[in-house]
Amino acid sequence: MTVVAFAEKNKAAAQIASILGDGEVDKISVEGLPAYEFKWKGEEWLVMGLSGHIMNYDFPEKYNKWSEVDPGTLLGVDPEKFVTRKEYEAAIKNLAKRADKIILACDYDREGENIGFEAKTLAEEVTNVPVSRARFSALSPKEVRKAFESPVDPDHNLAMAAEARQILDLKMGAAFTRFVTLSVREKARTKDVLSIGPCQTPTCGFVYEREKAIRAFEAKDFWKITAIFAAKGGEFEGTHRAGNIHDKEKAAEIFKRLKGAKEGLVVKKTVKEAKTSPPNPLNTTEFLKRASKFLGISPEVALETAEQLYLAGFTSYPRTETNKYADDFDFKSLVFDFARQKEYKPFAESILSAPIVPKNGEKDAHDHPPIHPIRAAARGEVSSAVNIPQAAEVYDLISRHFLANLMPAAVFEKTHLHLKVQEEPFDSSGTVLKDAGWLEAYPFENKKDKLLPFVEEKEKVDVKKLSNTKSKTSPPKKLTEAELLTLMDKHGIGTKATAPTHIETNKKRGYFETKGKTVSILDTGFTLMEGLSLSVPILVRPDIRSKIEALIQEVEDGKKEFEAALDEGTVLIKEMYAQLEANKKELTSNIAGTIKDEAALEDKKNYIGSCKACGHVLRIVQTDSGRFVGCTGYPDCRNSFPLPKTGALTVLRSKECKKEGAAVLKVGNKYNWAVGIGPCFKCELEKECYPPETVGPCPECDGSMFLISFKDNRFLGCTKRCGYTHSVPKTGKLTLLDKACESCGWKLFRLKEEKGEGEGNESPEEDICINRRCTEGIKYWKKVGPRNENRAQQKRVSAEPSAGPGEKSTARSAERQATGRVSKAASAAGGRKESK
DNA sequence: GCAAGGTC
Repeated sequence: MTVVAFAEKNKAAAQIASILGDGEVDKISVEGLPAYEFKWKGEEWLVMGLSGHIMNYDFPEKYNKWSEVDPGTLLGVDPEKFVTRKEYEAAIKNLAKRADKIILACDYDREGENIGFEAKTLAEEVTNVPVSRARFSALSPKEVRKAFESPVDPDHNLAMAAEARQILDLKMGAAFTRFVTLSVREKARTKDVLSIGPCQTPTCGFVYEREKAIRAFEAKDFWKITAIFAAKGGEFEGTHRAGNIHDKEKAAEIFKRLKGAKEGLVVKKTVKEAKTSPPNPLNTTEFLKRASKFLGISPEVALETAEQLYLAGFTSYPRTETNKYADDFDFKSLVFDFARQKEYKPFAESILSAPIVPKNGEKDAHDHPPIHPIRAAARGEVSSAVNIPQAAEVYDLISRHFLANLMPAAVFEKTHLHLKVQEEPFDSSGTVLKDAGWLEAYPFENKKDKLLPFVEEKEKVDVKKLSNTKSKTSPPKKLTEAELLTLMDKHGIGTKATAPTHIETNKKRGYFETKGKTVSILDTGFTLMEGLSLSVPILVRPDIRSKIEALIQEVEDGKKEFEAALDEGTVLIKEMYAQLEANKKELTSNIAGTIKDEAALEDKKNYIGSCKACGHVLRIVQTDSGRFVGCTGYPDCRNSFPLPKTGALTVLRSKECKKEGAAVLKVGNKYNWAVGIGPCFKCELEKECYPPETVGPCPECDGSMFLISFKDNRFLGCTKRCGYTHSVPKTGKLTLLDKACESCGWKLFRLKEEKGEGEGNESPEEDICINRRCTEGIKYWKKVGPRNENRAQQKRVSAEPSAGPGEKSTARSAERQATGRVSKAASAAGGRKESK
């Protein structure tokens, strides 16, 4: 007698074999795939693992050309099922031919049943031996032996429910995705696919709804009156009982009544005990949330880690909705096991010292038990068995959560003080942990004490400080990945196993992104969701999934025929498709606009900013007839601005036009041009947009010195135009540094000499003070000598090394000559730093 | 090139 069993995956097959074969297992190869041979109860056993689904649906070949098939026709076509993993088909048939009995031993859920049926279908092509089903929800020896000792009939309805889902999901996803993608491509050039699906779309919908709430939020002012009191035992804070006061006058009135208060009275003191129960047992969503919140592990990694811990026999099956332990769950022997493990010993012993009462949730989906440890293990043992860095941490979380479920509630002592200050009521409260209970085993929850000094009833306390603080109500916060998972779970979006994948799909499509633990919508996602919620609102909401799920559930429960469910589902999808078609224009124009905007934003060289008229993107447009600034909203938006005809254009991102708030372009090396206004030197606000970089205070008046450069001459001038000027090194590149001279406070210059002949390895760069009225500056000028100075000033300088009356009078004319041009051309003259 | 669901 030979029994052949198919498990969902190789690791599960190996585990089953090692349990049933009691260690005496031969690993063999069937068509190149691993299988396990052993003897159990006098029979020959062969167990092979599949690789999840080995079959899939797709449309017949001729429907695969997007451009030739109207997407709507897909809804009337029956997809075909075909084998995706040929090697498994060969192995299944090979084993089936040797079998006297076949047992399906995939995971015990809807998809597992379906995967088993894939094997069953292929096996039945070569044999007609009986096929039965082994059901186990943990790869523990007890569960597995029980399941194989009493196999049941395969559940046809359960498998067909999954089949219906596959077909409906494909029809809808393919038709909608092609329709939206092709429609948008009529208006904007893009290679990207805009996908739609019954799970990914509502997932994005949650992020969209939150974003809408954030955008619609209007902050309101509120006031809060607080006091700092001082008692014998120390200081503490109290809040006026009115709490957040939204009326400014009212807050001011109360605050007025408190004016001059020096003393408060403790009218009443109450001390209460409060209990916090342990959290519910872990189902998948709760586990993923806690892994993210406590361990900072992403949903995908957390699920994969739990999967590996399950396969290695450390923890139970990780995909479950149930958060209630079974009535006959054997807590005692498991806790005994933990009592032998050093890290968990104290908690386990305290649990064993009294009758065990588990904390239970209310969900029993009859799928798998809550995620719990199968056996106690040390961290080192876990990390060497499971090759994922976070494995030990995740095991520890699961184990501690399990132990916490069996421990008593935590007890807090809450103290509340009711105070009066000039008849105005204040409250103050504190919390102290009296009995840690389950928190002892659960260090992830950080319940900090809020201490109050010891204060007695009727005690008088000093008022140290009173404040009336204005605050603003804060907008809703962005969703966290954990919250998103909660929403998905609550609305039945995806399975426990795929929820993380749907989040990833949306990221891949550019619909939203995650920064740290928070999720933010992107423009494409926002406009797509907006378009969909106007045309097919049901798609953006979780309703779409629940409608299909309800149909499938009826198939699973045997209340509806498979074909009937398919027909009904297809009608539903056709209705939505009609709505999509009817709203094609509204749906696609905004998305197309966003795609064009994104392309324009990417084009850093030409991107200018956003259009005040329509909100789309302004960018430089080059045509055969010239160039201008135009809007990506064209032709709906005709906003445009002229540009100078010649000269290379550079967008100055660090400069903002103070007049119109528009972008500023640099034209060649000559001048600047504010978009929408024209050349900056014609604008009276030029000085404000381009404040001169000052070197230091003017020694003659209360102005500041700044660098004025011309093509063949440069010097420092005074912002107040008092006439004082100062020479600078004649040659070399001068850069004003943010570093001040320690002696006089003027900013230092970095002087980079152009490479002179035969200067060898001498450093060409130095930081210098050039102030002639400063000891440092004097040193510099002495060193370089008069020859290095500007020609125009050389005469004066040689006669008068430090500044004097002579310099002043001559300088005035130079400055007068300069200022006329400086205001118009200084920026062009290279005297100021421009950032690119 | 489309979905969601398994798993590697």
